Amino acid sequence: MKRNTRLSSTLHILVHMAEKPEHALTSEQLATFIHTNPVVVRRTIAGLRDAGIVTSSRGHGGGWLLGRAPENISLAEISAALGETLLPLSTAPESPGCLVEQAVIAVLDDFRVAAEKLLAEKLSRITLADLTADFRRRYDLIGVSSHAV
Amino acid sequence: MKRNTRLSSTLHILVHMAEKPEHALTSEQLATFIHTNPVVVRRTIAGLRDAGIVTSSRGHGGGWLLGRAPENISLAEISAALGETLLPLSTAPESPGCLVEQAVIAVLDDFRVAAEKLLAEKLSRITLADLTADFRRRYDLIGVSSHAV
DNA sequence: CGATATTGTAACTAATTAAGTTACATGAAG
DNA sequence: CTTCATGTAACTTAATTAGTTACAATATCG
Repeated sequence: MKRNTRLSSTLHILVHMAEKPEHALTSEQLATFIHTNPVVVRRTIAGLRDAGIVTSSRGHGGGWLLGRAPENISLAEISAALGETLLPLSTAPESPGCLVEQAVIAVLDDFRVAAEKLLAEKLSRITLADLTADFRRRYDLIGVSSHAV
Repeated sequence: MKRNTRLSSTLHILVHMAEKPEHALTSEQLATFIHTNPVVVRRTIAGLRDAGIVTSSRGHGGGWLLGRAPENISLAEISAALGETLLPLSTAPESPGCLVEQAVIAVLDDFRVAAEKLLAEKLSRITLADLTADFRRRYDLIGVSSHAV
């Protein structure tokens, strides 16, 4: 089954941005982090700009900046801004009038709605700041072990 | 975004099978319920046979039967037997050595594992019997309203 | 035994989607 | 006014899944 890499790629980009809060990063630079094309980056994070999670500016010296402090950016918002559900479970009718299908859809739809709420709650408790903290912990560890050798 | 219809289609098929516990239904018959091809049906529910949720027999009078009572078949088992995750969230490394990516993956992977467990728990509380009960409720309602008119 | 009905599965084709690419208009800075 | 950047449309490519065809294996019935 194909897995969705967009959330993971976007978080990767955002942590890099959080690590360089002073200057805008270009789509070109962001693209190299996730080994892709600048246009793909712009397209992917366009929704984040609309949600105020990042800002973009054109022209010389332009690029992308976080729209607010990493502490105030939750993974739930990021995921929502990407415009994709985490649970791509279809509950759309395909045999209108079939009571069996109606029963299946009713039960499955209840599950889907409740599950999406649960997932959003879990993600809302993780912020971009948690990710950068985790990164710095790893970074410092490498430094220490390098000194030790 | 493309949504996965396999769980919904499979449940549709299984409820029909639960409603006719006395005789085997052929792939051909099952295929008509979900407007597809018998081979697609066989391929889709092959995993359910391996999991003991259904049984199949060849030859004249052959076809598919539930492997046990609907009360003892949970949606968690069915979903697992389909061999697809409900949360197609990639946490696979794409930039080996990048500490930012490692931090992102660590956090996201924890989330994924915990979320999958939560979803499985929710699904394990719903059985095929719940679905057939819901179907019969709808069926009886239609009957009543028909008589009323 | 031979005819018929059914699953199991491999191999191929078609349809759909997401990713990647090209091209260029728009706008900002020096 | 040149350069650098985003915004976005349009197109191409790649990957995945669904659908189809074909046929071997197997079971039943007469």
